Amino acid sequence: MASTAGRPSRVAKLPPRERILDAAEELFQSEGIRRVSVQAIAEKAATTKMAIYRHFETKDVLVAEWMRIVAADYQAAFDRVRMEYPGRPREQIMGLARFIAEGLPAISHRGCPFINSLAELPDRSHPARQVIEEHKAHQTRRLVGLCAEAGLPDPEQAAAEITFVLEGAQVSTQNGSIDRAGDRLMRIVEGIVDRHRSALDASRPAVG
Amino acid sequence: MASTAGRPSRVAKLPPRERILDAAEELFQSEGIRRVSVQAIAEKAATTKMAIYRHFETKDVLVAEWMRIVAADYQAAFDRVRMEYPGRPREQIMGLARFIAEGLPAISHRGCPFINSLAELPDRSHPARQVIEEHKAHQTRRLVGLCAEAGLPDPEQAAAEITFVLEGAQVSTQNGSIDRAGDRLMRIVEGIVDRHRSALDASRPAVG
DNA sequence: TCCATGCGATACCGTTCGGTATCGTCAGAG
DNA sequence: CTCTGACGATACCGAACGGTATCGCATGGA
Repeated sequence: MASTAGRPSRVAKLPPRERILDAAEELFQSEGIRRVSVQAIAEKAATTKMAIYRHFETKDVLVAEWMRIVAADYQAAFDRVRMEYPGRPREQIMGLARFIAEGLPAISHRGCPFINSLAELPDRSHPARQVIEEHKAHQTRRLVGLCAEAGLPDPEQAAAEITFVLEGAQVSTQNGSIDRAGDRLMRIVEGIVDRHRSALDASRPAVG
Repeated sequence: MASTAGRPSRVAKLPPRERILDAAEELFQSEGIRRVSVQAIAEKAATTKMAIYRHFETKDVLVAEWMRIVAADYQAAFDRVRMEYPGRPREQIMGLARFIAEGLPAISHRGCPFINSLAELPDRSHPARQVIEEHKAHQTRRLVGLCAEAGLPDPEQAAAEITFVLEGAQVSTQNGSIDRAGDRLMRIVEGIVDRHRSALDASRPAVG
């Protein structure tokens, strides 16, 4: 397979750094962090170990960079959902749940990258862990705000309930204990929002 | 402790196999599976690598055996809860939730061993994975039965909701995104049971 | 044209790990 | 007492890994 080297007119090649991150993303997600060697990432990125270490000081730094990208993607999805239903926090919450529910089949073999990475990196000082915890805290803050916007009487409790259910749906999908987890998840979140709706003030302007 | 008298110079020593399993349990839980070497287990068990390989063919077999023990402990706790409230499935469900909630502080640093091991063993053919999936399936079956006993109109859905919430509480505790997760968990499960129960007592929505 | 620079390839280093081989010892069964 | 089998200790092996050093080449700017 190495015989195609030297051809400059290959498929429009991304710069090595992008290829490395793409390859790392794919391998880390499917195989796990510690099971993927730098050598394997280099091969999948059609480059070499040396090139990787030219762009990332250590493997841990590369892992943290990958986590940052995953977190950014997630935040972008959150933003997209918010913009899709402006001023309608209830629909925003349901959109977020739908985003997770639709992603369940894709992670059925391997689970959520955040949950998995947390398990694979018990060292709290690992750079990737700070990214994860920061992201999770940020996400919780946003969800609490969303529940408050929706007029739920106890936004923290509602956000906790939604968070538990979203996370639980992912791990239960991973271990295969619950079938049709996506449908069930949607029904559950719907129930959570509906249950608090009686206290909802219909005349509530959107927060700018 | 009196059976092995004669040389009380040391702490009453269990047979090597027990010591190995105890040490493995402690290390796997606190450090993770792949980060713990067989050598480290041997040292903590006050024995040697060779002794470990005399009792377990490979490290993977030892991991699976540990998983089996954890699953058995969990099942025992389930049984204890059931016997504590005979004929009262609602209290049994709450007892199960309390068992999880009370265990949250203990796993705040490292998470649930099942979830973590699932992340650390992406290979579906790993012997420990079969133990996990079997255990989770068994647990789900029991929970569905419990919900059915409690007369909930949709036991599968109720069990899924409870499972999601229990699992989610554990991962959220691990990543520190939700505070007072134990209290919140109890309130949520209480709400789930009450809600399904009122749907049983009367066909109209009861929560106001 | 020349040179700096990024890149691919390869060889290498030190460490760790799973797993094995060997040997001396000690306790208990006959 | 002797035999047997489990145990502890140690040394070792081969593989894999993270990370480094070095060299040759292609490219692009001056």
